[in-house]
Amino acid sequence: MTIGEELSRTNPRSTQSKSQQAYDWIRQRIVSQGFSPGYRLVLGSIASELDMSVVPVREAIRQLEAEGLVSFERNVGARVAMVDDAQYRFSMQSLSILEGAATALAARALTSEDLRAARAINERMIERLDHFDPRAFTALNQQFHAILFARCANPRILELVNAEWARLGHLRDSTFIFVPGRAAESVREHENILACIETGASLGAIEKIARRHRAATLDAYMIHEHPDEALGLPAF
Amino acid sequence: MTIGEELSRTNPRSTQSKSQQAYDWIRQRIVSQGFSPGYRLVLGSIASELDMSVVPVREAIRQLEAEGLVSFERNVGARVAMVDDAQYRFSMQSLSILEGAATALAARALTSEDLRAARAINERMIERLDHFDPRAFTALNQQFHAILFARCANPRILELVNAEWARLGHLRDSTFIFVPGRAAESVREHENILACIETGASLGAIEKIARRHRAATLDAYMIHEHPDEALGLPAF
DNA sequence: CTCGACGGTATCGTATACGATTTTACCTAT
DNA sequence: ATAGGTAAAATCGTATACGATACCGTCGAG
Repeated sequence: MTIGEELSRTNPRSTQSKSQQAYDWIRQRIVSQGFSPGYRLVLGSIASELDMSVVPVREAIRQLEAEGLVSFERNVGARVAMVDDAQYRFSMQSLSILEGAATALAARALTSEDLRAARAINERMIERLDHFDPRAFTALNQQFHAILFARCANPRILELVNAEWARLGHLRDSTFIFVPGRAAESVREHENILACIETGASLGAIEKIARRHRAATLDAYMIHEHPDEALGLPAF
Repeated sequence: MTIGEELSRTNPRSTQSKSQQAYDWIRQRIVSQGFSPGYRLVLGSIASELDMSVVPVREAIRQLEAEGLVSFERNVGARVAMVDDAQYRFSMQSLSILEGAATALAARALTSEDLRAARAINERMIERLDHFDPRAFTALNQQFHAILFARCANPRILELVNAEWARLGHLRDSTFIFVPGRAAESVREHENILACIETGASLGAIEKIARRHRAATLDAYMIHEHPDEALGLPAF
C-alpha cells in the first residue's frame, strides 16, 4: 500500500474539504443528469443529504454558478441552469471554433498510435450505425474528438472546450437524439479529418475541416428542429 | 414617493447581497491592480474592511476562484492568481482565436458609424505614438477592438473573450510596456482590418487577419522577453 | 366568483462561535 | 550557529442560530 493510499483511507488530511465534496457531488449529479435543468437546488436538503451544514453547500453552488452550470437568484435559490436553444446554438458555434483550433494545434503532435486509436473508435461508431443508440454514439463521438484534442499544444483551449461542454450538460447529446441521420455523415467526416491529419494537410485546412464538422452537426440540428431560423447564424 | 423609492432609500431589499458586494469589491481591486498578483486575500481582514462577516467573503472568493482570478489552497487561503508566462502565452493564443472569430462574426453587422468610431480611436492611437504611454495606448487598443466585437452575432464568444482578458489582469497591457515598438505596427494592422471589413472581404479573410493581428502582438512580446523559446507555440 | 389582505411555512442570508490547521516565533541541544 | 522541536498566534473550515424574504394557502370583502 502506498503512502497515498494509506492517507486516503485513514488520514483526514487527505480528505477534501466539505465544500469540495459538495461541489463534486452536485456537479456529478448535474452532468450525469441526475438533476435535470431547472431542478431546484435547496441548500438545506443538499446539506442534510451530504451530512454537512449549508455553508459549504453555498460555496459549492457559487462556484457552479460562476461556471454557468447553475443559475442563482437572490433570496430565491439556485437551480440547475437551463440552456435554451439560443444558448445551445451560441455554445455549439463557440465549440466549433475552439475545437477546430484545438484539433489543428494537436494535429502535428498526434502519434500513429493516437490515430489508430481514433480510427478504432470511429470503426465502432460505424458498427453501431445499424442498431443506433444516440447516447452511446455520442459518448464514442466525444472519445474520438478527445483523442484528437489530447495533444493540443495549448491546454487553456482544452479547458475552454471542456467547460463549454459541461455547460451544455444534457444537450450534449441532443443532436444525435433528434437527428440520427446525421450520424452516418459524421463518421465519414471523421475519416476525412483523420486523413487530413495523416497526410500532413496544412493546419489551416485541418482547423477548417474540424470546425465545419462540428458546425455541420449544429446545422443538422437547427434544420431539423428550427427550420424557420436555421439561417440565424452566419455560415462560418 | 413611490414604494420603489421608499424601499430603495430605507430598505435593504434593494441593496445587493453582501456576498455580491464582496465580489464586486475584490474583483474591482484585482482588475484595477489595487491587489497585485500573489497578494494574500485574508478573509477576516476583507470581512472587517467591508463590515461584514467572513461568510459572504468566502462565497465571493469561491466565485473569483472559479473565474480564475483567484487561486485558493485549502487551509492556507486565497491569493490573487499569478499568471506566469506560459499561461500568458496560452491565454493570448486563445484570445487570438476567439477575437478573430468574434471580429469575423461581427464584421457584417458593423455600421459605417461603428467604423468611423473605430477609426477615430485608431487616429488617437496614432497621435500618441510620439509621447507614448503604454497604459493609455492599451486602453485605446481595447476600445478599438471592443467596437469591432460589439455586434458579434454570438454573445457567448464575447463572454469568453471578456473572461479571458479579466484572467490576464495586469498582464493585459504588458506587451506595449515591454515592446513599445509593436505599437506602430499595430495601428497599421488596425487600418488594414478596417479596410477588409469595409471592402467586404470574406469572413474567413477577416478572421485570419484579426487573429494574426493578436498573434503578432504575442509574438512581439515573446521575441522580446523570451527569444529562446519564442517558437514554442506553433505559428497559427 | 375574484382579488387582495393576512398568516404560516419553507428557504435564504449572514453573524457568531469554535475546533482544526497552518504559520511563526522562540528556545534548546548538538 | 543551526537543526529540530514546541508553544503561541493567525487563519481557515464548518456548525449553529436567527432574522429576513419569498412562497403558498386561506379567508373575507367587494
